[in-house]
Amino acid sequence: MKIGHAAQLSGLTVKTIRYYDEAKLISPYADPVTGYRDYSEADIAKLQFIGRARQFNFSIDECRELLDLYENKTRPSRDVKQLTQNKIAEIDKKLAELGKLKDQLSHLVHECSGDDRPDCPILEALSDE
Amino acid sequence: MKIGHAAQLSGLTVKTIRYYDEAKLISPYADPVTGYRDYSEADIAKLQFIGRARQFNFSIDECRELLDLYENKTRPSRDVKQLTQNKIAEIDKKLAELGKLKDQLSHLVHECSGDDRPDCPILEALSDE
DNA sequence: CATAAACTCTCCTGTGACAGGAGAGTAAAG
DNA sequence: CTTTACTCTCCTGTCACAGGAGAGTTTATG
Repeated sequence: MKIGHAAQLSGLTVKTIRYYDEAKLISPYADPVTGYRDYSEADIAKLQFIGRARQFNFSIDECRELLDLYENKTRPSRDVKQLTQNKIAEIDKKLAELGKLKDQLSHLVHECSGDDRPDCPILEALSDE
Repeated sequence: MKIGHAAQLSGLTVKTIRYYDEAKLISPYADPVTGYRDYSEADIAKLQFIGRARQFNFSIDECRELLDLYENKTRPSRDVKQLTQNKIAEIDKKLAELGKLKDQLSHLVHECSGDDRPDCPILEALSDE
């Protein structure tokens, strides 16, 4: 099937699918005359797989790894688990940083009158610290 | 003072400071002969100000706004507060998304044996859903 | 069956906030 | 005076695409 149909079925955009081709994640058969890409059912499944992995914050490189594991029926689940745990650790780090950031900003906002007067502890904090 | 010194005092890199010049955040006097940038004490203060604002996840455009407010002694603190509250709302959204993501991944990791066997609920989740 | 609409292709540019490096000129130290 | 350290601009790369130009292809309609 052609790329537009593949896009509908996978929930990705045509642009994104072409990008995945260029990135060598999923390179379908291309008609030698027209250059039109032709996606199989199996390709659609892989596109959906990648779409979900991307929603889970896996990078393109990590998707490539996952796809390898996905296609290799004998791989140990240990590898997939490791990849996922690394990702969770990354998320934890971001959560901690964002949380701290929010606390600091919230603290400042509470101290700022937010009216017509120019006195503002937020700018003071950015200046002094 | 020259850019290397400004970098040391502000805690930013030379590259970053040149970028801020190009982005018209802080454009110092430039020697017409050598082209060397010359930073004043006030410029250093502004660089530090921006450095902190960046740590607080303010974008370059928002830094520009904050810098305007910072230099305008008569601006109402309401404006600064609004800007900061918008940023907090953004952070909240990201926190929620990341938290949900983590929960889903953690759930999958717990169900994955992580051994030599190929059965893996993580890949199954990415395939089926 | 001719034309119009819809789809596809590649190639180029832009995004945000810089980092890295080339090549050339300038300043400070020995 | 030479070496070293700094500075400059300009170009490329990062990540994961989006947007658009211009050209070719397929499908639908009159």
